[in-house]
Amino acid sequence: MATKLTGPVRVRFPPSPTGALHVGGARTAIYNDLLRRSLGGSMILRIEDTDRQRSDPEMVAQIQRALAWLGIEADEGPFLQSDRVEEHRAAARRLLEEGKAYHCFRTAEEVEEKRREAEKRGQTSFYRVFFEPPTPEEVARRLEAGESYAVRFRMPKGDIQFHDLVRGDVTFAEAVLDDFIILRSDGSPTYHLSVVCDDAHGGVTHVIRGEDHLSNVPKHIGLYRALGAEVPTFGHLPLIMGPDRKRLSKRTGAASVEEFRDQGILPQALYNFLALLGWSPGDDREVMSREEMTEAFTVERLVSSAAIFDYDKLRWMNAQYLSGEPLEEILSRLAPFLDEVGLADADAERLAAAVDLHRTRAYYLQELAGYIVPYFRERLDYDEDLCRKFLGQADLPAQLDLLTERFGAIEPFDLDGIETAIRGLAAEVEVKAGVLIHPTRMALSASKAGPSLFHLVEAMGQEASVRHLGNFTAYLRERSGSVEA
RNA sequence: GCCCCCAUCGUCUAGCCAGGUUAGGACACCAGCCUUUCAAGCUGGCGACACGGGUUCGAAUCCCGUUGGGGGUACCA
Repeated sequence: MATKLTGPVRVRFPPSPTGALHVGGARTAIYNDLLRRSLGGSMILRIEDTDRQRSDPEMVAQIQRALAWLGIEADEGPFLQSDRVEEHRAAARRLLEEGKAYHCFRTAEEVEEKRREAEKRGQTSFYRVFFEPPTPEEVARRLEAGESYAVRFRMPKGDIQFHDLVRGDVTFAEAVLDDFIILRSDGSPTYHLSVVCDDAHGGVTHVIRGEDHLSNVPKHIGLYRALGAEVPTFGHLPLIMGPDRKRLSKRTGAASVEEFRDQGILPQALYNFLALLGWSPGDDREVMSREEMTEAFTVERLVSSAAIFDYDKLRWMNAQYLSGEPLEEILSRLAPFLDEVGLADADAERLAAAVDLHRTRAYYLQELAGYIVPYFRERLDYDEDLCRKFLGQADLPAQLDLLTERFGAIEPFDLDGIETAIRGLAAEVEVKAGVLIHPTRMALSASKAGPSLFHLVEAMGQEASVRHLGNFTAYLRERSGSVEA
């Protein structure tokens, strides 16, 4: 089905640099990205740093890194909202001159008090019901006296109605609309003025953002009109909830992109998962490449109800990518995790073989790195509880001696040779193959679970296999001796 | 309080706009198959239209209400 929207579009992603990139923000960026890619057009990255106290310049780089990691590149920016405050002030001045805004000499405390009173009486508080705008004479007089003032926007008469891309028609009755501050008494522009100015200035055609902005739309539309700018098309995405059904936050679990990255989630998996949290292609596809998602993306398939973040499904999605992506891709994503466990310069060939063997068994890169460790460690530590069963088999050390010997003699050291050695020895000493297979797995990986043993031995290589097997046999002799004594 | 938004399995969702389906898929869970172990994979199972009124031959689908959830209500963004 063809979308009703036509490109090219101009979208934007405006994070505030007050913290790491949140997955909710990331999802908003993803839908903007998908919209831009599917319809053609461009995306602007704008850093919303109007709130100087809470803004941290460090965060800008961090947010950019997180976006780049996800594979989202803006066509323009990052622009800093604070770079254009002079333009924002000029806009406020213009509105003042045109009578579309007025000087407000009331203090915040005064207004607040009036509000509380009204609330106590069970009434809705409205600035413009309680206070009259000052007359020109009053303005002149108080300005003369050097009184400070804020600039308040005069909300135009009439209901505000608009068509939201994900919610359909939304109406705010005139009676519910109030005048609001656009320039603080310290001369700084408020968020509402700034976004509208910047979006208009940037020629933004589609504003896709979180539902927390839905009730700001009347203010923004009022401003666009007063400024003589074209009103963009809006789309408000439902928020992402945590398992507690409250807005997702770090309190209830990982909530920032970098946390997932550090846990070993692949960017492809997070992008795919987030895209599906509030959108579906309309058929049964779930694991989709960015190209497939771009191709299938339409705003009418955006879901309008809030979704709970499902960590389990993300984990599954990651496992899908872990086993499905090209090995080279996995290897390069795994590198930092190998670094962490001290395997920064492991032999590339053996590493690739080991990773390929374990990738279908891991949910996270971190976990995968853990599986690789035994391949490159000189000696392994064996857990006595896990080895209990083997410690009780008196014949085992002698059998493993024989196996170690045969492993050393296999030429070439390949799957066939390995299997023949194990099965052959088992037949000779008259035990089932499993009797040798399980302790050998323990010997090589210090774990009772893992890939098919023959493959494990092959990937481990002759030298390391013989070494681990020898060490393990010695361990068995030592422990069973001490247990008996 | 007031305003706006939302409501299908435990979770993500398809189906709704253009009423008629055994209400479909995925995650999770359970069972079986496969198997040298663990995963993966395959097969099957469990499991939902929030409630109440309408409209209609017929309602998950359309309308109204209730309940529940979310967001907003700033000289925060």
